[in-house]
Amino acid sequence: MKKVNKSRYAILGMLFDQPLSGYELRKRMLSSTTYFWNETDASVYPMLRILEEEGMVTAKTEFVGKRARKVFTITQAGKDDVTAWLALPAEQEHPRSELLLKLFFGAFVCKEITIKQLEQRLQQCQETQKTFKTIENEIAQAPDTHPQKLFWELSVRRGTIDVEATITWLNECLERLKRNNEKKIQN
Amino acid sequence: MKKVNKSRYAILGMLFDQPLSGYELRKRMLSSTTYFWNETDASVYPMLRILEEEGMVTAKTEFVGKRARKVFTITQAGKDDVTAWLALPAEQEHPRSELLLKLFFGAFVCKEITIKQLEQRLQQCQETQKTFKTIENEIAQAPDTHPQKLFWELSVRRGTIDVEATITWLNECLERLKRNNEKKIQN
DNA sequence: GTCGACATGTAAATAGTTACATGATTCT
DNA sequence: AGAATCATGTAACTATTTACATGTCGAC
Repeated sequence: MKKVNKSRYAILGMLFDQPLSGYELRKRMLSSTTYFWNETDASVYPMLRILEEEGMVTAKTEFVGKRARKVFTITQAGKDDVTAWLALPAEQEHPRSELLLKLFFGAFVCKEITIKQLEQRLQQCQETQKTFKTIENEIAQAPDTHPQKLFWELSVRRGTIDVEATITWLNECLERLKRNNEKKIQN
Repeated sequence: MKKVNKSRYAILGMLFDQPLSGYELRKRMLSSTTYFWNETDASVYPMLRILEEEGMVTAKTEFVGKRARKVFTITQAGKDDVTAWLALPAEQEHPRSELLLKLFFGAFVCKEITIKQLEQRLQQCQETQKTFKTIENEIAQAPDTHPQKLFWELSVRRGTIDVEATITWLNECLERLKRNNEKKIQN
């Protein structure tokens, strides 16, 4: 079974309720969906061109002085395309986790190494937690009538819950590792 | 900055304490690390060959009747290679989540569609939860002296905690969506 | 005048997946 | 006899990332 290219839907979704340039689109993703979806320059610009050729978006070049920006507007065909995809059941993903793999092989190195890995991640998580709080506050400022507000809230909520669970787990790991006195496997 | 190929370390790690054939190696991954790490045939066999050429593993063909299996044993260089990698700080990952993206765009479709997505995921999570319980029981049977036992426990624990947090979040989402009566954005 | 943000793209490489291809052995 | 599992691999494709390349505009 062929995999569908999901970048197209991420882009069409961002354009659904407002026309954007490639640059703006990336900036928005960076400030809203980064934690669960991201595109790079090298994926956004070529995909916008493809979508234009397919008639999913229309392009219009605007000028601010000499600086040109190509603003993309979604078409009805484009809207139909995303909404059809939104109804398709989301694939269950098992993304690779480098940290888990390293922990899984923890018996092959001295435990200080693994402890350090976990402590570093703990710190990162605490940072992320702050970020999510900031984002939550920003969303709270949007008027309750904004049709997307609820969905933004639920999306960040996922991040908050996830990071909390991760912190719980990390602390449990650290406690058990520090308690444990086993030697590492000979190498 | 060039990204390192992590498949090699996953494979070297699996070979660390016992020689395995490519087939066995994949089977082990499938039954132990699937939820956070997986390799396919098309990545395992070529990588084993590369590792052999690099002197990280040695190969020996064994026969069971006419059926040949190539068993790979890790070398000292191979062990040094993995252990060095294990000490490198694990990259923070923001894996793409199709479900999150679909939820984020939830305002563009009628809410029944999003509710269905979440309910499907809830069911999958409940299945996964059972699987983790089974795995936990299996690990519990290993002798406490087994040097890897603690790390196996901590790894599944991550899965358990994660799936519980996800279920909490999904229920919260479903409750709020069902309560909410907003109309979707015109399309 | 130079730094950072605005703005758009291409080229090359790498990683990862799917489909293909083959054949042996064991179990029912 | 046929299915499932054992066993190893390649070819083709698709996706994704990194690095490159270029130029504008506003603020300090």
